[in-house]
Amino acid sequence: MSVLTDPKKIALHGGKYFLPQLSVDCVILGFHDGELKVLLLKMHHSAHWALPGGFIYKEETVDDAAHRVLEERTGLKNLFLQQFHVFGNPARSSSKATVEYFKKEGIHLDKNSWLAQRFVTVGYYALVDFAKAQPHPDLFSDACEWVSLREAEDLFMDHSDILQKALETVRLQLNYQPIGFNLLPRKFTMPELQRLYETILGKPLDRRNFQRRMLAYGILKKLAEQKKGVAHKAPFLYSFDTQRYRKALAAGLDGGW
Amino acid sequence: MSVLTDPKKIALHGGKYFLPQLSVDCVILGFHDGELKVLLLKMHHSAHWALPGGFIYKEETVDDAAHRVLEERTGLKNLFLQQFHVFGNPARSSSKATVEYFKKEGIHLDKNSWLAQRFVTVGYYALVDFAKAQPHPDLFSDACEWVSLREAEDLFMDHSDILQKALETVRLQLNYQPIGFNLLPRKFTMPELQRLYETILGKPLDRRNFQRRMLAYGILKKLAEQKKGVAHKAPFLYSFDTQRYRKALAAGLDGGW
DNA sequence: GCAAAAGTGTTAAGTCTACACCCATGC
DNA sequence: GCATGGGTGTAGACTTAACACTTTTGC
Repeated sequence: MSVLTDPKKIALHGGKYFLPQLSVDCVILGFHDGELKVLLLKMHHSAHWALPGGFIYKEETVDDAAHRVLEERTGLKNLFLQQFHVFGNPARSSSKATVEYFKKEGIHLDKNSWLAQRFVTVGYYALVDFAKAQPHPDLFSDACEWVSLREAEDLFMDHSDILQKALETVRLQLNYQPIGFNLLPRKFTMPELQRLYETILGKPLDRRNFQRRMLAYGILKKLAEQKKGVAHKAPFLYSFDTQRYRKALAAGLDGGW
Repeated sequence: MSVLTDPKKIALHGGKYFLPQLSVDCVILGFHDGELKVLLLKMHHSAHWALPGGFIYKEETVDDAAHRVLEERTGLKNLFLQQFHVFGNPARSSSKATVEYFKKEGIHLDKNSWLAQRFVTVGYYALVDFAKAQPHPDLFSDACEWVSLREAEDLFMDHSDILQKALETVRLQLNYQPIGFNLLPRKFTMPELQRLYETILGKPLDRRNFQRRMLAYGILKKLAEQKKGVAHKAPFLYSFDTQRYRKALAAGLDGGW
């Protein structure tokens, strides 16, 4: 598949390559400095941050399009990436705003242009290892950066709603599926994992009960190593067993009854 | 909004009215005779059953389109209807098959027709009161009927996948949200509710524990009445408190941590 | 009166919560 | 040696699961 790399070509001729009026937007979450961060783009000529998004090639799977966006923005592939909601209100995009935006880019868009139409977007969320991601802006943005959730307000278009819905979904998911591990490096300590959970859930958890619960999932491997160069008692390192993890993800489906 | 009622007009000129390459499909579930049933359409000129679906008007919300489909097929509105997945594989629809289908309808579709394109579909599921629904076929089907899940095999296109995914979602949802009530009439007995849960989950439940659990949700009202004209001991009737029910749906979001 | 279905309560097992003590490290 | 953070264990509260007896009704 030939990837379009010229903004002008995309704006004027994207209609030839992409599915019309459908896009994907990705809420890419990372964890750093005890905070949840979301990867956002600083759009050209705009004070707003936006979620990384993209269009779907005519012969491409919608999921593949989301994976492509994720890879283009972070360099990461084959990650935990999940669709969570479709945003299908015609008022979410504005033809006028789009035309104006491209005018500032020096591109004249006709109001009948493929880009000036209403877009329905499929929201995806990804949980990624902050340290491994290498943020790259796209063709319509000046910067691609991790923004802490507290500061991620007043986003472009309805992206704040999309972000909120993603967070809601992640918190819910956390209740019955051990998805949190995706946010940590390969080796991590139990306290690190706990910080992460506390951050996502927004409340403190009991150290000992937390540990028991995590180990009960049966997907952690305690390594012989301990964290080095750290003040106080050195915590053990854990990694997680991808094999078992996949099973747990699938089995997560039946809890409760 | 003017609704299109002529199949030929839809086929040939639908492109003027609908969002391109995007559709909704509804998995409408009902409960009758101790069985889960799904509302399906018997397509013209086809041995396959299909899920009720439809297109989205250019100025219509995707959710509204799904509600419209639900209402058109069942006469019911304002029901529990939820999007659960986007099916976005380009191979899910076949241009050739579409052209052939319409040929049998006596309509010549160009392979460039809006209908002969790849479609991405948003899957919705609804849980409805079997007795209240009045099935109406659409313009492209001979019949609209409740089909028991056991018999709902080998559906049109990828509709079997969509149905499977819906069932998976419902079973999962049942774990943390009391959604089952939507399938029963306004007044129902505890044993009826239990049959329903057993059917959805595919396994027997303990009568006494089940009752406790349901009452613990705090959304049932025990009525003074008892079921009449029934063999053996008459069970009490219950109805559910829509007010509290909505709260419980919202609160369901935080279970676990 | 008997079979079938429904109402209700109790006990034991298991899980979760809260909490305390000991250990290792850096200063 | 003391402050800080991490490792581990346990008793009590609570929840869930298993189970039995009684009541009502139609035949």
